[in-house]
Amino acid sequence: MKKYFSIGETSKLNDITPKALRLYDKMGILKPAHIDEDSGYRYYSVDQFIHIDVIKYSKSIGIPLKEIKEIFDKGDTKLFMGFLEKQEEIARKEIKKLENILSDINNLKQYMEYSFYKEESFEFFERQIDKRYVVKSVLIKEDTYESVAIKHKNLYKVFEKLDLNMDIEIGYFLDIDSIKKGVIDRKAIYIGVNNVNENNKENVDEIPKGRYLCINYKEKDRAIVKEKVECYIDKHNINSDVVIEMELLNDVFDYSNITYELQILI
Amino acid sequence: MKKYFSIGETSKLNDITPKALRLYDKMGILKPAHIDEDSGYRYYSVDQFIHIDVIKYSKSIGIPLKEIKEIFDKGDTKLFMGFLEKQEEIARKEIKKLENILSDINNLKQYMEYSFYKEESFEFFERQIDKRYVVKSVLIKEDTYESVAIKHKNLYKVFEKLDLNMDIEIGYFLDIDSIKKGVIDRKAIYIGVNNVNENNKENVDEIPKGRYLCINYKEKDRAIVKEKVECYIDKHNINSDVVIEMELLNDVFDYSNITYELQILI
DNA sequence: GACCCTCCCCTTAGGGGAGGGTC
DNA sequence: GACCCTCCCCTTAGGGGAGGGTC
Repeated sequence: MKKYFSIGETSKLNDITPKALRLYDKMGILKPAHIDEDSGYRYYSVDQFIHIDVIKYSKSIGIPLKEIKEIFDKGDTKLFMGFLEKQEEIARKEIKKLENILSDINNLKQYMEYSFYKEESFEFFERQIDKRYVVKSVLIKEDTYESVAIKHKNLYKVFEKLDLNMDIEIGYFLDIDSIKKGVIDRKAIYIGVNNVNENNKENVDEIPKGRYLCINYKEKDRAIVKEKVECYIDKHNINSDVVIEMELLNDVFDYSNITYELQILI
Repeated sequence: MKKYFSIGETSKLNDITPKALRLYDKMGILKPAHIDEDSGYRYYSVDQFIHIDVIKYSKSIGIPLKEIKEIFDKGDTKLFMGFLEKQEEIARKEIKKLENILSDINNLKQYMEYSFYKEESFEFFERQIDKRYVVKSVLIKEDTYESVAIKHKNLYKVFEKLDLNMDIEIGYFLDIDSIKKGVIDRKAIYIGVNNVNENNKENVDEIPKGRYLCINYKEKDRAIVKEKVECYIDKHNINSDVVIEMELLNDVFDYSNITYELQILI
């Protein structure tokens, strides 16, 4: 039985490509036991197979090649265990991140499905809504489309600064008196907050839970809706401190096509 | 209030780098609303901010830019939901993979800790061991160091073919009669199996559970141990069908330094 | 003076060749 | 004829410049 294995034999026995073996050679992770001086052919010994195992195992748990090189430079099994623990920590964090992604996607899907469902409705309906926590930015009459966008974007920085988690909901606080006068006046823009606790509570506003009278519409129908709402609250003598205009997510590619949901606490 | 925002303003408002915005332009994901013909300066409009949000969100859940481009080419929010579901699936698989990594690392760490602990011991001790499932390859007298390594490596292919999961344990079946005669004869090499079920059971061997008489040693001490064991089993009149020589993982960088554990079922 | 532009090089872990020797 | 060698180009999502115009 021969002592050396060519790169092809080695690759087949160890289930690894010759390309990979050449790279490990070049990087100094695993030099062949013997190189033919004339042909440059690489030859590996059986003793090196366990090293290939260590490399493959290290890769499989996500250790980058540079660190694998360090591991081999040290060649100490106890130090290797330190790398294992480090990698454990990385994997654990990665799992947490992915679990957050999953829950984000689920929230978004639900929000979108509701948005699709409500896209074409044009009638009043009632809806029970839980207490919502939000961060808001006050709007003034002089605000333009652009300046509102800037205030909106600057709200994100508040989230960062206060270590708050955003939720998907974005909307506006309205003034019912202004609706009675036939305009829809936005008093403030808000973004929902996910993680309210004792420490950050003071910077966060609340939208109370309760039954809300709602109606959905798009920008182009705003005028009609305005009248409809004006008429309705007059007829039913509705007065409310809490009037919200919430953005739905029926179209994330065309902002002018998005649907709003007017919510009046009753 | 101006209508357009320079790349720097846009990047600050949307918390993204100019480099990234230029790349999205180049890739056709997000062309600036206006480009100055003379200077080549990029200018973005407020309406594009929601697109930046979509891009950032898509990235945060792991969608590659090429697919983000597809999403924008289609520009359909309902189709976008399909991408979300795909990404959900990917994240779920990734979590499973990482959980397997965590459990692999834990097993390896335990095995290594046991190996370090036993490295220097040189006395007989008893140990209760659970039933083990293994895949084995018979060895013959003519086998050399190299040919055993090949049989060992070929066992991995059996795992692949039979859809078995390896566990860390590797060892040899010995013959107690040969020990009595003063040699340590390896009858077969085995690798532990993790996932035995009704379908793959027939290709798998068992090492029975029970109390085992054990002793640890390194290759260089094999001769002394051989005598010690020979003596011991003679004196205590031990006879056993099951004699295992298990490899420990005290040194994965120097195969000649690894510790073995001899296990005799009593 | 701060901002923006277009190159150009760099990063991971190899894969897919091409062109030419070697077992 | 199958195997092996050394280039060389390519992939992700930009970051870090350099050198030179622009607000």
